[in-house]
Amino acid sequence: MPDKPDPVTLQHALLGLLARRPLSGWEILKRFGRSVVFFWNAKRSQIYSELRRMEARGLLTSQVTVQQGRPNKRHYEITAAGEEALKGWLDRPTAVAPIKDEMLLRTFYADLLPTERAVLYLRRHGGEHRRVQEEFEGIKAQLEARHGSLSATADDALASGYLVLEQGIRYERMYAEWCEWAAAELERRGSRSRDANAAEPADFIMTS
Amino acid sequence: MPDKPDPVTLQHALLGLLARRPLSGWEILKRFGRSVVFFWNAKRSQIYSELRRMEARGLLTSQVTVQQGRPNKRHYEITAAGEEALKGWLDRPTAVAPIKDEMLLRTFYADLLPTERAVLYLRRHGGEHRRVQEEFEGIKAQLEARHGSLSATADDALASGYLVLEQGIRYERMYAEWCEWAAAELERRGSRSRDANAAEPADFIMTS
DNA sequence: TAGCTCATGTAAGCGGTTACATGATTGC
DNA sequence: GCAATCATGTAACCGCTTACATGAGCTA
Repeated sequence: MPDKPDPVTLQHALLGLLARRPLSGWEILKRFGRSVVFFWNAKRSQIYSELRRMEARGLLTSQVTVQQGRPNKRHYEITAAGEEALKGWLDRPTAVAPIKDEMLLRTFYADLLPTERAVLYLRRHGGEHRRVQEEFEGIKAQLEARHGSLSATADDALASGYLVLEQGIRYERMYAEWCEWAAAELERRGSRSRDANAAEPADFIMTS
Repeated sequence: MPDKPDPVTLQHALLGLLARRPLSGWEILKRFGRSVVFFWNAKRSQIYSELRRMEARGLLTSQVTVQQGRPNKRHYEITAAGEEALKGWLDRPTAVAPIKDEMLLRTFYADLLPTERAVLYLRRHGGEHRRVQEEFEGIKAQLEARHGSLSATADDALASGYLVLEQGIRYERMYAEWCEWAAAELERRGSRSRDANAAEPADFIMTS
């Protein structure tokens, strides 16, 4: 039994939130949607059902508050088993994640599209990344104003958040810059005619 | 009928390969594994079954070559419908993809781990990205030696490949640098005691 | 003799998305 | 009057992963 590491799922994201304090499903949803979702995407329906599954596995316990005029509220708390699962997961190295990026796939086949179109889509996409970058920078500025900068704060959870936020900013900047660069490169090459008597095009194969 | 855009799947990656020339399943597998897989990850079993599904949908046709001493080979060719599907997909803007990154999730909860451990894992992860970056740079150098640089080549398919490869290099560099930066930041903060009488930690919430 | 290349498949299961379902309260 | 907030679920579907299955020929 070479104990297989549990696959990463939403589970650990939720355990992490509940490790800080007990929360209701609804509160989890709100916090998730304002922080975790930026680097670990998940939908409402999945979060609710994952919480139930985790309770069934003994990672969480829940109790219901009866309310009138609105649905009952379910409060979740992490168990000892849940904390152990979380720490066990945290305290292991992370493999580099395989990439799945639609924009790169499209760009790889950009030669099948008229140059102007490919350039248009690259610029548009770059613009979106630029906007996200600026949004993240705005959030960073707000957080710094309210809670102090990374080097100033004594709050370790806040500091972790800053680290991740910084990655977001760098990622979006890198992506926006690449889009602009690639669009310019394509433009510079121009709409060269698909030369019928050109040499057999080399297959783009990265490793021999 | 607000014609829903087909979800992006492996399909388009395969159509793109077959748009350049007819290939057998095995050849697709090889080429895929040496180019596309770096930005659109997929497994062998999925590729084989996706090819059959696409044939059933009329995007491809196939014919079998009988071989002795080894299994028969199946040759695929893109159909007119397949080419239309590919061009239709290519000629639409791409939405920014939601992110799902285990390393960021772990870093977000890094405060639940002793500082030295978090630093260790960040450095290790950064090293892996650095290695991938260097691998990509090596591939770029080889390609340039064999086929000419991006600005020198007349081969548009090769040029598209260079664009994507460049993104890979920038991505890996950005990631490696961020890991090193984050590790240094955590180290600089030091292993401060989890201060029991510290103020209630601020929830890290990015948007108000 | 061990491992790589060639060459294809099937089946179970799971993580995740989309859509369906309900409905009072509060604020503009 | 309209939208957002509060507050939970279920069900169908599907893309993808993992594991199972086979087997000859070639090279170190």
